[in-house]
Amino acid sequence: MKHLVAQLVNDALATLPKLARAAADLSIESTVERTRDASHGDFATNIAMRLAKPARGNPREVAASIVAALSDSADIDRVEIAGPGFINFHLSPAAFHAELQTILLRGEEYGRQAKKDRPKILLEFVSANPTGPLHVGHGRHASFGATVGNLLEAVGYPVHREYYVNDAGRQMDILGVSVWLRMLERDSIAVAFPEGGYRGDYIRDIAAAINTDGVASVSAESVRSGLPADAPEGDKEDYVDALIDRARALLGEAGFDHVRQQSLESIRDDIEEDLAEFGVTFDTWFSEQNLTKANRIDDALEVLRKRGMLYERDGATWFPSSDFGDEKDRVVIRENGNKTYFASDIAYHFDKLERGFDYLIDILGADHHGYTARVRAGLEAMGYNGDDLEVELVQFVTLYRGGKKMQMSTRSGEFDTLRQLRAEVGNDAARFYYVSRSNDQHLDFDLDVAKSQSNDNPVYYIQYAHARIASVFRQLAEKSLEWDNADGGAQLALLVEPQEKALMTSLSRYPEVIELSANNRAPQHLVHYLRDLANDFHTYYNAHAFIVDDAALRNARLYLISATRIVIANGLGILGVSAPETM
RNA sequence: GCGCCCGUAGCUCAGCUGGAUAGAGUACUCGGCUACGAACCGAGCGGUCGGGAGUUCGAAUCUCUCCGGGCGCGCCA
Repeated sequence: MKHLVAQLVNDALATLPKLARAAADLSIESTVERTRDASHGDFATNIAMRLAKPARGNPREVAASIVAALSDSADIDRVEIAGPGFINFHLSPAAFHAELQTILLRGEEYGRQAKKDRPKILLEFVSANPTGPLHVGHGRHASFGATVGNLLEAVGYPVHREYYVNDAGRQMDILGVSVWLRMLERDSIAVAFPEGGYRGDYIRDIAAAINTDGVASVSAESVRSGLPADAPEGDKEDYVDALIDRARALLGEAGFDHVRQQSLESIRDDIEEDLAEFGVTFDTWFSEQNLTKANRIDDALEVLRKRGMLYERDGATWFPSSDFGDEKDRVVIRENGNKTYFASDIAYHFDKLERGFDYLIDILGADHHGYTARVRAGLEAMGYNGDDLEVELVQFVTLYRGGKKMQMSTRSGEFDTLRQLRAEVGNDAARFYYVSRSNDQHLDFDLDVAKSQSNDNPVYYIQYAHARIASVFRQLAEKSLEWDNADGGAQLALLVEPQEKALMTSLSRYPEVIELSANNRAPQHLVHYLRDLANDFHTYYNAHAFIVDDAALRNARLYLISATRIVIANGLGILGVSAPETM
């Protein structure tokens, strides 16, 4: 509907060479916006004020010349110049009726744009370390990422969702050793559990379920002898490392790997199931281990080396990221020969582009903000465009229970899981609440409030509107009446009440809201829109009966609320929230 | 010290590329079911948009500066 107005303005400008020149590098569509106040019409453009200076005119005169050049349209009732030079457009009822018909015609597809071939987007999100169950912070990443993916698809982009499984490195050894110690504990071999180990109860569950074939039995003495002290007397990292060495020595590399991989798979499966139950799925689970096995890190480093982008210093290999805007250079291969996490990161992003994706979006925790510049530097040094990587940071979630802030540390085992949260507040409320705030805003999640006031949650308000509409149609059937859809579509001129006009206006905004939310990676716009739309519907519901004796009016009103049902269902679908028929 | 994010009503937050009298929810005060679902609707109360300066027709929005809060600055992952 918006570009209907933009098109008219564009056509008018085409007949005014002087203004057209001044507007050459201006997107007309971007000057057209919905009015906040109905007395200003339906749409307004500030183009006259923006052209006044380059065209050396005064805004109101520029506006007058544009208005004079506008061609007549059945969609426009009235155009006026207001304030400092706004051009206000009052659309005709017919324009809104046509939009309603489009909604009914397109149904689930309403608000979705035609599929584009490019750019192919790789959307990476959650990517929590597979060392424990997801906690409430990950829930925000999951909801935000899934919704952004849905939005991007709705505006036509091909989207590939990926979870990067950080299943390599020392943290996997710590996981393996934590499980091993719990296994020994079951065999009554008590070893002081490391401060630096994973302490959660889930480790015991994994230990209890593990397949012990090929895992050597060991004596208590052989495990305990000669271990250094753990913190606080000793160093907790030294103690964990000693335990890892001991596990390797006693179980053999294959035996330890057996424990480690089973632990990893158990946790990874749990995460996948948890997310699937939350309505969040991925196209690929990309394993860091495979990155190493396929020599992708070496491949990436080789590209850098060939381009002269590596140098040696202090026995380590460095990447001059400061040449690309990073604050300092970064090590990629340590003095001990091990590759750094940064090396695998640039290799991973290199691999994404090599797989044929045009545009990469990473959704990361706020603590990763320093990381963007380095990875971009890596991509540029390899000859790619750093701007093809977009990083969206999600601020932290602070969980409150009983008015107290909860600590969320995986290693300490004191955390609240996404599973617990979902069980307490429900998937719909959780999905909705997580994206109702801007991602760069800290989120306070008070579990007690979410539980006790769940009926006051806006998500129910919106779902209720949907269920109410479904209920109206059930009532219609009970009264042995039928909705004549075609007649309703032909009788839309009967919808003259202010609540009907307001509802039609809100409905027609939907495609614009989807586009805005997608372009800004801002699901909260959709959330607020749906809340407003539901309010328009509830107001209408309270003001007028739909099932009236006058068949023509009844058909028209049912047509309008059918359109409302479609838009609410489509919007909730993008948020990953159900649209119930009854509540 | 440097960098990123944030500061809007008592509380939790919207405010789209700068636009017209700054908006919701919640709390509080009133009013509305013999009506298709009251998990609802309507009205009221409530704001120096953290402070200051600048840019311009016009600033919550952009720039600078100060104050306050969060996070990050490893040959950790």
